[in-house]
Amino acid sequence: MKANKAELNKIPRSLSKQARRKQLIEATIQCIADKGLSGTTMADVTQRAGLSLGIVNLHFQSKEKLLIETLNFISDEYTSGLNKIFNNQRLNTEQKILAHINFDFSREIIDRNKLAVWFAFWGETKSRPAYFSICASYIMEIANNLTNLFALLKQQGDYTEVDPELVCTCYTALSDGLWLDLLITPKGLKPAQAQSIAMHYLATQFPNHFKTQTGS
Amino acid sequence: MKANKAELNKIPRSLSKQARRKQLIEATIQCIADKGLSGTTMADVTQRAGLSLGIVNLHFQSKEKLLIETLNFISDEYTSGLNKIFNNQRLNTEQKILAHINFDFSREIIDRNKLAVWFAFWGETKSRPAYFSICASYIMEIANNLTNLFALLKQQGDYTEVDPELVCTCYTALSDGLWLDLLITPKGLKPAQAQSIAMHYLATQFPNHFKTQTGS
DNA sequence: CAACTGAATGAATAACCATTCATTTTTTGT
DNA sequence: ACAAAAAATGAATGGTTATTCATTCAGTTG
Repeated sequence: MKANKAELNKIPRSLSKQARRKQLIEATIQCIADKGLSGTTMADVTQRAGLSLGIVNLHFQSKEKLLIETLNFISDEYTSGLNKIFNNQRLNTEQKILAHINFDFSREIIDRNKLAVWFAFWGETKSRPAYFSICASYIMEIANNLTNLFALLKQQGDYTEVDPELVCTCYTALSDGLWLDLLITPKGLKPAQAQSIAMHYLATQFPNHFKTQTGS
Repeated sequence: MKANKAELNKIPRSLSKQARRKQLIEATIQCIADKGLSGTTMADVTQRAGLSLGIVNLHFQSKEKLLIETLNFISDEYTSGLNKIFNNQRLNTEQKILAHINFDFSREIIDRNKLAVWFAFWGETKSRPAYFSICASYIMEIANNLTNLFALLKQQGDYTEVDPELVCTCYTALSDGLWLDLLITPKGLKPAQAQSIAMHYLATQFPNHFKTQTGS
């Protein structure tokens, strides 16, 4: 017990370090949502976190690294949620696709603060290779998994006309576009409506498995 | 002839002012595409335009106003292109919808520099009311026109199951999402592919009018 | 051509902001 | 309880950048 106390004691320290980093990343998300990527300063972030000005450089070395970790944070959150679904042995193909859509429009994902962060980074992707490579890798991973699911459903449901890759690209684009609607909402689109629009598309491809809800 | 010379001479001066403004806006588009919204400085913009540092404040008063005029410029270009189609008496409903899609994925619109500008502003929309109100107004205008076209085609083609408003929202979101793909392209999506994906969706709604291309 | 007008210039200014680091506070180990 | 280590602080620094404005330049008029 005493022998490895030094080791054990390192755990709370490193946990606390992780917690501090997360706290700062969450403050960054709030700031980006409130003031935009170009408008968030170190002073904003640290004030919002209730900490002192120097703390970001202590934990992240630089503002740029904080921003990169913020992008990593939201994309990890998203991909790990989806991977849990893909790897869930208890769900069949149809259920996995349904769970995927539910997740895409779940409260934790389409929180407007986080949507603002997604679009803030996407808007800078062309000019920042570091942002691009993070985006490229999660996009590829998700597309592969989702295409596989559509291919399986095609096989299982005898949908000879369906092109799984096309459906994957189309669904993904649709989902991204609906996220934009949810962020900007001049028409006041609601999450549940967005989700039913995504379902409406899948129903056109797999009519025996998915049904568009009746009524508006 | 001599009487209105003073008036006539004012035209080239004011034209030249317009031209200078356009020149600066175009330089701004390039800069945003190259360095991002947060990375573009007055020095960048004026250098790119081949003019002197003070020129932006002379013509636009401030950087913020230059950015707003840049957003106005690309959204005017987009909406005026679409309005030409909507108001073209020689096209029937089906042809107008086709022309709309062609326009959405035409060279002048899906130029990657301009896509970068769209997404740069969308990313800041939540925190900047000035950007938001510009986006909201063109979104509403286009949605109204497009919904009307879909409603007409529903009527003319006896598509009893089609919900024009839903199809409009879905098509618009899909188109925005495909723009994102074209901007980020880890998979190297090509404009023609993006367009045929948009067609593929419309074919599900109006199968007698639009056909998905065969082959990959 | 000389006087006038307005556009354009860019050095100087002033504001802003990321980063540093000497100092203080808190935690840990004995 | 005490020393040593780690974490946190925030005033000071230095680099960057929007904006200003006295001056230059180009075009027009009488």
